[in-house]
Amino acid sequence: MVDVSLEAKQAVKVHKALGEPTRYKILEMLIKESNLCPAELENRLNSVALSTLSHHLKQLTDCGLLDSEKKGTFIHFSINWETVKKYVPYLIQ
Amino acid sequence: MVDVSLEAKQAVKVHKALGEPTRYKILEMLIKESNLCPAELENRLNSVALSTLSHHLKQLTDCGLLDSEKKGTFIHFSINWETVKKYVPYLIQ
DNA sequence: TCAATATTTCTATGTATCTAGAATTATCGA
DNA sequence: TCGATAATTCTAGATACATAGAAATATTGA
Repeated sequence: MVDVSLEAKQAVKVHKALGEPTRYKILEMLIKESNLCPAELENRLNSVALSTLSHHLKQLTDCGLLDSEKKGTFIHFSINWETVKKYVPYLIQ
Repeated sequence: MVDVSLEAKQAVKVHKALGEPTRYKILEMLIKESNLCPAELENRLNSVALSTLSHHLKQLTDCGLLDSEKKGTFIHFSINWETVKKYVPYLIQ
């Protein structure tokens, strides 16, 4: 396995996260409308189980593209604009 | 499977290509130095077989990140700056 | 305390992907 | 034409990943 710098590791992680249609769509949706919760995303994304969605949200959060905040039993997901601005600027212009 | 727009399909393809350490490194190398051939890349990337490299170069080319040009038995790979500028601008600034 | 709701984690399974050796194709120079 | 070199394609195996159902966790309100 080829070794890359620490900074490149983050970049590869971001690209891997977005190299999957469902996760890419989630990012698009949250750019348009902030603070959606998993159940609401499940509602809008047809035919994706909640457990699958949770797995995708974890990856998007782990690579720094999303933030989340607990509101009671709900969790609101939102865009980390700094990361998006750096790695996916074409989506917000 | 979630469906995305035609433009998003290209973006997902680019991200998937770069979501792998070896391919990411190849792009970095070609940004620094243009017109490298597979054998030369194999030389610089330790422990990657030529057949594997060829497979990676195909993906990077298919998504539009790389161009290639035959020079006799050699093939020179180079950056498609338009695609890189759009999808990976942080690498060239 | 307990039921209900929201979400995550666990587990298993099918599919995709990375990998490299072997075979194939293509081009050049002798 | 033939051997040598460069690169790709074929093939197979091992690993990673997406997926969803079931179980577990957490919070709220009654």
